[in-house]
Amino acid sequence: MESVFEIIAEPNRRAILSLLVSSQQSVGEIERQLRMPQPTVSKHLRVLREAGFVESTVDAQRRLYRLKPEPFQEVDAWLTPFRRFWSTHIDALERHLDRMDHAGKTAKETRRRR
Amino acid sequence: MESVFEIIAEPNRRAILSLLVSSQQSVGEIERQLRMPQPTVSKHLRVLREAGFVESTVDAQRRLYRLKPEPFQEVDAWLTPFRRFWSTHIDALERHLDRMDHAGKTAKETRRRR
DNA sequence: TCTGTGTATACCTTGACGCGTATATGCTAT
DNA sequence: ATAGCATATACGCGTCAAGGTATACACAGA
Repeated sequence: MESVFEIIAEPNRRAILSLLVSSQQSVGEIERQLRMPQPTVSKHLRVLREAGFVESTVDAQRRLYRLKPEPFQEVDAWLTPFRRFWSTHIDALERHLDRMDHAGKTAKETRRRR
Repeated sequence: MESVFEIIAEPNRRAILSLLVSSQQSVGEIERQLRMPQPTVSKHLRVLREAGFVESTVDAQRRLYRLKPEPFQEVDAWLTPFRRFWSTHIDALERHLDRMDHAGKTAKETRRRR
């Protein structure tokens, strides 16, 4: 389990991460919402913790897990060179569509450049 | 091999994708640059092609592979909710640092919001 | 201290995937 | 037609990670 990419390759782990976006959750809450056996949840949380995706604090018998940003930023950084590439593709597509129906009013302004 | 995340979990595949950012490449060129046995390259390219990361055109006996944007955009879309989360964290960190050394001159302007 | 609740870990089994080797397919040029 | 290069596929093997079940650990309340 070397890279952040292997971590997020697992669907259950992505489900856990998505849950934690809204707020921190205890193991039991994750278990119930995802209908996943408790050992499975704990094991995935261990992997996520060791990879830096989450951290936990103790609240009596419960452990509250919350997200940590760094690994996500790493994924984002990996995308950077490809982003440059695909935005030029989209630009070309848009120019094409602009020529097709020359309404000239596309969603260009919503696009983010660079 | 369901999701795009499983595809990019493999280091050699990421290496191939990185190579293709600069320009399209033949199997042999990839093989040589990455010092990877040819069947390995072909097999990874097959996976990448079936997942929509690349497409190929025939050039005599060679096949030229190039990137396709859609799967990358899918990864980017997955990041979106987490991006919202981590940017608030970074803002908090910056405010903290601003208070520490009150030089007031941080890299705020280079940050991208929302 | 005993009981219950919440969470972590151990052990085993299974299946998937990546690799290497060998071979097949396809195209080119002579 | 044949030889040679470029690429794809088939097969067997080893590894590793995910799941299930059982159990251990930790803390709280009576």
